[in-house]
Order: sequence, then structure tokens, then C-alpha cells
Amino acid sequence: MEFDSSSPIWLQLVGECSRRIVTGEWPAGSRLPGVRDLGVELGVNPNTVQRAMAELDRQSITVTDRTKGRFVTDDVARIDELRAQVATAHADEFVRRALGLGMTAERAVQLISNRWRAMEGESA
Amino acid sequence: MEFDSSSPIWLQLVGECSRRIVTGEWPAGSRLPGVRDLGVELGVNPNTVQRAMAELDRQSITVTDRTKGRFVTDDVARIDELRAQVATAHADEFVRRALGLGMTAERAVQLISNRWRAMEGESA
Amino acid sequence: MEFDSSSPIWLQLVGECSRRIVTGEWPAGSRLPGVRDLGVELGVNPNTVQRAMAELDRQSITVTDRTKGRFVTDDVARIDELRAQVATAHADEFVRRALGLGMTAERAVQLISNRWRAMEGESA
Amino acid sequence: MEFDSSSPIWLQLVGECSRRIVTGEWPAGSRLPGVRDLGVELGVNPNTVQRAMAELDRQSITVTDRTKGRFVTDDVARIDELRAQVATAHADEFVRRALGLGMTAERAVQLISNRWRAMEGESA
DNA sequence: GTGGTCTAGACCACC
DNA sequence: GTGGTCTAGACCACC
Repeated sequence: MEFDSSSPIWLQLVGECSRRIVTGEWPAGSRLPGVRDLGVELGVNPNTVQRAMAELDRQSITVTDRTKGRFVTDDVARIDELRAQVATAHADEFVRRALGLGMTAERAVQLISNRWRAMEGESA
Repeated sequence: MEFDSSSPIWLQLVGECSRRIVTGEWPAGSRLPGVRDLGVELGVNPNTVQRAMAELDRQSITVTDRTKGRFVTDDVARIDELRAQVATAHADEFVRRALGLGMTAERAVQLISNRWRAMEGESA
Repeated sequence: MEFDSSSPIWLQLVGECSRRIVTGEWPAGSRLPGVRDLGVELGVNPNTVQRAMAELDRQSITVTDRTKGRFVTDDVARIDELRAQVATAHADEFVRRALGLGMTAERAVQLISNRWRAMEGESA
Repeated sequence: MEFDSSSPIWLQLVGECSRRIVTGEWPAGSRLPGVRDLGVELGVNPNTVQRAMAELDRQSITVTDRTKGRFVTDDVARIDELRAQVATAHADEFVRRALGLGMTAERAVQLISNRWRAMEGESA
């Protein structure tokens, strides 16, 4: 994974883990890798991973059992909520760029529709 | 500017310059900074800038006068075309992510519509 | 190989490689020498060879496998197209010279016919 | 002017001067530049120029008056003959290349015809 | 091993 | 001054 200098690495890690959870890469209720393993995989210090994990716990996205490890929440409503947040963030990024290009809302919606059909066709 | 290792720096420079042109930051017909100045601004070697500029020239996005410098094309139709390409790339990125989140086309379009109203309100 | 200063070496290399391909010296689908070997053979820097090779790739005259090397396209239609381009360039050079000598089209065509018979006889 | 190492420079100079004479750049009967001036213009030693001039004299393409200088022959028949030699050399080069590309005589003649019309149109 | 990228620095043409 | 080219050499990914 690539990090940029626009925000703290631990915050970027929160985003990356959220992405894995809402895409189902890390399913509800599944066990997360340990902080040391994650640190090695992502090339960051375990302490930095720990700080990101603490934030996920705080947001009830993950829960920690001191003896068994850390797990994705099994509260699917919480995951749905997180997925909505992630989706909104993606939408906001697109809208911000489209506004920068001087597009109208109608044109933006039309473009998304067209590209959706095109990309759905590709993968089908 | 931040570069990642997913693609060559010169290609990322092509993208960055295209962005500046289609957003009007570098207007049609305006003079670009010299390759040496751009190199300093972006923290890369002038030769790498040169390689990106050669690609812009090749795509008729810019034109070069060996002695006066390099200029954004004054062919606004070409810039419109480029803007459409950039918009499509942004749309594709959103669609790809939305598909990864398991969204439907209807939901995606609705989300863009909602966020457009929200962000338009912000900037207004 | 001899280079002149009328055009960049990398462009002259594109021409030389095209010539080898359309004459069958480098057959369709065959592997090209590596950029380092070609550099030694032609007496130029491997980077300059690389620049020429990139242009051949861009024009789909060659295709590159990062680990196996670079190959002449096996698309014979593409090679036929290139051969036609090279032939036109040769014809243009002759016509330009003939015009400079004040020849008429009829005389030029007659001369080519006569010389063709003469040279065909030589090689036969 | 560019020289290559395939033949002696004085011989290449003979060719260059012949070219200037048959194209009318140096008209029949006109005075040639001195060997020192030509040496400077072409970047070669005056002795080398002298050797080329001697060959032109020998072929009766030029005539030398010890006191007035060297002149293009005013024998237009000799210039016509030279022009025919130059034209044949150009034709031979084209034919040799066309044979290398595997063309037929018919195709070669047709190509010259087509390109003649195209280039005549351009300059018209 | 293969090709691809980047840097540093020299040199060139053109004005 | 401007951009364009070339070289030398390091380093990378991929296998």
C-alpha cells in the first residue's frame, strides 16, 4: 500500500482497513491479522498499526478480545453504516472533481450511468 | 506534488498537467513554465519533465516553439476532448469503487445526485 | 551504422529497425536483440536505443514482454502497412530529386522502368 | 553538408557539385566559388576541394582559366549528359530499395506515378 | 537475465 | 534565454 504525506499514516490505515471490511475482503465477525503481521504487510511500524486499530475499536468497527484477538464487528448494521460513509466519501471526491471540470449535475449523472453500463459490460 | 510508485513519474506528470489544463489553471494558449522551472517546482529531474512534455506535444495538448517555449493548445475543441477523457477517467474510478461496494446503478446515481446538491450548497 | 546530424539518432534508429523488419531481415514474430546489445552493435547509448524501441512499441511494430524481450509483431498486416509507408517514403525521395532535375512524370516513370529491367537483369 | 565514411570525401564533393550544376544552382557558364571559400562553406580542407575540382575538370564538367577562375562548362549537352547520369543514379537507388521490399515493376511504376501527382499538387 | 525509469550533466540548435 | 538530445550510470520490477 502507498501512503502520502497529506494525512497521518495511522489515519490512512483506518481508511484501508475500512475499505477491506466494507468490500467484504475482511468479512463481518472474521479475525483480523495481528498488528505485527499487518505492520510487516504494509511496511509500517506495529505501533502505528496499533493506533489505527484503536480507532477502529473506538468506532465499533472492530472489537477486541484480549485473549482471542481482534475481530470485525458482527453487527452488520454497523458495517452497512460504514459502507455508506465510504460510498459518500467516494461520491464526494467524484463530485468535487466534476465541479472542478465545470460539469452540470445532469451531465455528471448521465456520465456515471453510461460508464456504469460500460464497465458492467466489461466484467460480465 | 506527491508521486506514487504505481506508475512512472512522467505519466503522473502528464496527468497533473492535463488536470491543470482542463480545469483552466493553465488556460488555452497560455505559456507553460519551462522544463527546468517545472522540475524544480515538482521536485523531479528536468529530463523527466521533458519526457512528460513530449507526450503532451504528441497528443497535441501542447505545442512547442523551440525558442519561445511551450504553450497550451489554442484549439479549444482539443481541450474539450481532453476534459471529456479526464471526466470519464474520474467516473470510471467512482464506478469501480461503487461496484466494489456492491452498489446498484440506481443507488450510485442517487448518491451522486444527493452529494452534488450537498456540495454545491457548501460552495454557494 | 552511420548517423547524420539532420535528425535525432533515435529517429534514425526507428528507420533502420523498420527497414530491417520490412525487408524480412527481422522476420515477423522474431526476437530483437536486447537494448544493450543493439547499443553496442550500433555504437550508441542503450538509453537512445530504448527511446527508439519505445517508439516502435507505440506504433505496434514491436511488442515487449518485460522479461522475455522485444519481438517483431506477428501481425503481418501491420508489417505490410509499414512496408507501404517505407515504400512511399522512398518514392517521395526519388520524386523530389526528379522534380529538382526538372524531369517530367513520363520521363521519370520511363527511367524507373528501364533501370528496373537493367537491375533485375544484373541480379538474375 | 554531411559526409559519411562509405567513400572518400573528395568523391562526395564531386557528387555535391554535380548536384548543384544539374539542378541549376550553379548555372552553365557561371563562375564557381574559390577552393578556399568552398572549403570553409563545406567544412573541409581546401586541398580536398581541389582534388574534387580536378576531377570535375577532368570530366569536362568545369573548365579552369588560370587567371579568371573555374567555371561550369557552357556545353549544355555535357550538362544534360551529367543530369542523365545523376537521374539514373537516383533511379537505381529507388529500384534497389523497391527490390529489397519485394515490389514488382508494375507496383513501383504505379507508386511513382501516384506520389508524383501528390507531390506536384503539394508544391502547386 | 530482460526491459523500464530516473538522475546528473553535457552539449546542441535556434533566437 | 528556450527546448531537444545524448550519455553514463544507478536502480527497479519481473522471472
